[in-house]
Amino acid sequence: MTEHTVESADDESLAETFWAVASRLRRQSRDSLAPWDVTPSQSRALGVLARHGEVRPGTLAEHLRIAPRSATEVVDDLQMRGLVERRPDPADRRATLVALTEEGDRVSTAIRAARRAEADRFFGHLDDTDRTELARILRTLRG
Amino acid sequence: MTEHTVESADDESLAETFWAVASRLRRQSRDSLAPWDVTPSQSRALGVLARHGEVRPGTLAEHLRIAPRSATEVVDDLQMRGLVERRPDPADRRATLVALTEEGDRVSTAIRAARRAEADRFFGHLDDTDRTELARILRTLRG
DNA sequence: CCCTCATGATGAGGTAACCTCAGCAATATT
DNA sequence: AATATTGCTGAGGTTACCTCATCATGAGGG
Repeated sequence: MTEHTVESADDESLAETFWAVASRLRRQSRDSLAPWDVTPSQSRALGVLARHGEVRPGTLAEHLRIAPRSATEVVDDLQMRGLVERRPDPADRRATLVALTEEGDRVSTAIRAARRAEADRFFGHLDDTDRTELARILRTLRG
Repeated sequence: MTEHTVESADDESLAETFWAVASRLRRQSRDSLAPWDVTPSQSRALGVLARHGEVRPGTLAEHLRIAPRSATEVVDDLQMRGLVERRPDPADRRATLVALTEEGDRVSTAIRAARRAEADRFFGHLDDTDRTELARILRTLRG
């Protein structure tokens, strides 16, 4: 009946634990991006461009699941850092194509490697069985 | 040697899946708070106040793991909504104590229930074994 | 061919949730 | 008493989003 939960029992369930893990992972992610002075959202965009080649801002937005207007912004930032360039879409004069520059390609490759290393470090605390289990369970939840 | 990964393999590993789940959970969380017109960060603060009773802004900040200045802000918002009140700390005239109002208490209780229901709905897709496994694995990762 | 409607990108302006740095008051230390 | 520390808040900044309005272009109908 003790109503007040004690400090260490801030654990209000799965959700709480989940968020605790998320914040640890986010922090580590951020740190591992630091060397390139690239924000997480920029790094996500770089990832899409590396995977899909040149795309229109709108398509980029879809992949990132953000509003088209927001993609414009990310592209602006990446362009200012010289990591992507815009060029007209020959197939539609309204549209623009966004592509990695050489520098952007180098950086995105480096980041990809760093992210992988970081994930290995993070999930490396688990043995193989647990990692597989976790992956399976998360996929069920992903919907 | 095929360098380009295909669409469905956007799955870059555990980390990606984890974030996909996180964003789903976050969205659902947000929706479940909508009826009270309270933001997630406000709801977290209400939670701390419900669990710990009146606390100073600084203490609140510690519990929320944010900068003290940011706690001031959350308290401002909650106060404007009439959910908390500030009163002088009798033990230290520099300090302020933040406490739930009656309304704040009602709302925080209601939110707690809604959050629980929402979590049940979310993690309810798993059977008992998986839920236990997930909890255990997440605790190892929490650090 | 022109007219309307849809689409692609962007300007303007807004929000949430943080942050740091400065400054003021009150307490604690020496 | 002088100094350092602590507690809070003003001012101003950042990230990562959002919506709404605007403008050019493209596509389909009559």
